[in-house]
Amino acid sequence: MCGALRASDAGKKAVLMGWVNRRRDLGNLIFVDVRDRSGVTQVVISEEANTAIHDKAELLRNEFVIAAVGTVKLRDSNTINKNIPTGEVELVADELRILNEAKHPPFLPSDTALANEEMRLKYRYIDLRRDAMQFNIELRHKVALAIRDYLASQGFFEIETPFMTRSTPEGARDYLVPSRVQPGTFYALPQSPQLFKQILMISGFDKYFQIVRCFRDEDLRADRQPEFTQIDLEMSYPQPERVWETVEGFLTAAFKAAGHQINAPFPRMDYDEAIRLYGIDKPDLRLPAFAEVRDCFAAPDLQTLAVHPDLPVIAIRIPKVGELSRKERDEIKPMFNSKGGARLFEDFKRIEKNFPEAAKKIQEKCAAAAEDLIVLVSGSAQSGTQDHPASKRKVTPQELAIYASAGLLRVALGQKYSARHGLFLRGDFRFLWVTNFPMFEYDEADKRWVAAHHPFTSPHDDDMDKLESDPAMVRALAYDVVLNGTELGSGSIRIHRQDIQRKIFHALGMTEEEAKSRFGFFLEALEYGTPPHGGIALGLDRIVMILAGAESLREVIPFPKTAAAKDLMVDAPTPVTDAQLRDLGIAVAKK
RNA sequence: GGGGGCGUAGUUCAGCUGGUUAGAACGCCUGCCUGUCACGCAGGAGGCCGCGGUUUCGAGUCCCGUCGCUCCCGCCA
Repeated sequence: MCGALRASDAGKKAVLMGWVNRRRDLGNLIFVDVRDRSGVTQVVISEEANTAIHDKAELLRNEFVIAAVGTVKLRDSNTINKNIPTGEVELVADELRILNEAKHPPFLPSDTALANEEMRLKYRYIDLRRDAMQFNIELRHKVALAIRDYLASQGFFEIETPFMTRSTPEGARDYLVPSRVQPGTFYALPQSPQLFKQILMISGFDKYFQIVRCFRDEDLRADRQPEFTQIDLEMSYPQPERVWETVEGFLTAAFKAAGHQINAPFPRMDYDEAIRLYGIDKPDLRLPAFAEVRDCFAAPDLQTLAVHPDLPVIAIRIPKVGELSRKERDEIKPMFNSKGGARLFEDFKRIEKNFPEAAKKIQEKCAAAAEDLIVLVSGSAQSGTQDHPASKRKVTPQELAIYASAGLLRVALGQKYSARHGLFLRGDFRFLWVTNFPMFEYDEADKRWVAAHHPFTSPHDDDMDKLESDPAMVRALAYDVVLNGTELGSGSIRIHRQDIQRKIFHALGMTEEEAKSRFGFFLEALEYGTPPHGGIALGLDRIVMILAGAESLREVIPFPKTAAAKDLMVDAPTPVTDAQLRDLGIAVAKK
């Protein structure tokens, strides 16, 4: 391998096969860097030693595939290259074969400036030759392998489930696959193997896992691809803690495989607390939490500021930002996405000037240093009281809107000033379990309750009686595992009793008939002796992305899709022939 | 569905207030060069300024539309 030779190999015969990474032609002396996935080694060809090989070496161009046979030679001390692992040796070629020529690639794997996304995706095979991509794909392999090993060692079976399955209108949009044999009917690609893994529990495979592709036809983001890979697992008879231990175990193994030590168990936090402290259900613990500073103001101050006296006033603190110019301060306002009438005070200097006492108390409450940035988010005086169905919750919908607005701004500011506070430096992995999610969320558009996690999640034992009387107050036995502000995975203890499952469907506004037609097979399965069970699924791509220090999932997926869900290399999706459509009994509507 | 950014040589980019022949670096081609390693030196080729329209004496530059890439909001049980 091109990256394997070391000083101890000096004198040995060796064959190097790989790509021409770079050629340095000094006339009668030619150096060729040969590259494969393991690294790069310098091959030397001199006119003096072998004219025929030298002539051939003059023909070499970037990305030619070659084989070089020769002797490993220790380099003279003044020609050692300390920048590469093989820098102490070189291969003196006595045979050189061009295995394949290459057209001039649109960009070179050895280029220092990265080509744009379109180029990289269209010529993905060239992009993947780059060191960074080779590293990421290898990392992904090691992480997946460590997880498999760990779960197998804990008695889990990896069991496959169908890709061609049944469409369910709940949740994300399905990718559909038309049936030829049953014209007019469709399979759906799974959004997750949720029901299959639950049925595996009913089938007696009490510890299941799968590293499995899932499909969701929704709009993309940097951390969302239409097909992605989940580490999916399910177990029978678990307390949530058993699931958490299992996840902590395989994540510890995965991070170790990537060269990082992490500490388990992870801290835990109630959903309500996460919202109150961070304004989001996936808090990034690397940045300071909010401070509630309403009590720092005197009542008349709040009135002067047109701040709602009964809603939270939140101080966001970002450390070590330093003095902001007028221009920089003006950049903060557009970053604020106000929900439910939330208001932003981005100029803390003005608070200091007009309300010096309050400002002082706020700084104390935030434990703010002089260099820290503080902005305030509050409700506006106009925010009226609402008769929202969830208004009895610990965090009311009005409060939630303010917390959420502040939460998004906190993350945005943290990113904008990351170079200044330095808290996002690699290697700081702050895991967290978020628990006790509300069971239902109110869909304002449809005026109905929808499952916050999914409709097979078990309600909290203590809240069973509120399922019908007060759905807003029902907590779910659901949990998310969060890392540095990214939701890595989500799971729950499931419903194993058919009567409760029926109640949930009822609370979701589903009639008996609807439930039966959508999930009849599952309701029936529940009746044949279902053990209590629960599980979780984690995004493998996201884990590897964080470990790779990448900004986008595309960096850790060999063949990803664009933001418009296209594959630029194979040019998919495409129209199909009329004959294919006829076979399937499908007509495409003309626009 | 909505909002922001980008689109100029093979690639990455610069191109000011609209002005005459559109630049740089890397890559590519030719020649020279025996210790380079982002080799060096000399020379050269290479442009539908994404596409279509508009304003103007004149458009890479202004305006409208459109396409592509990207980030965010909505959406993602």
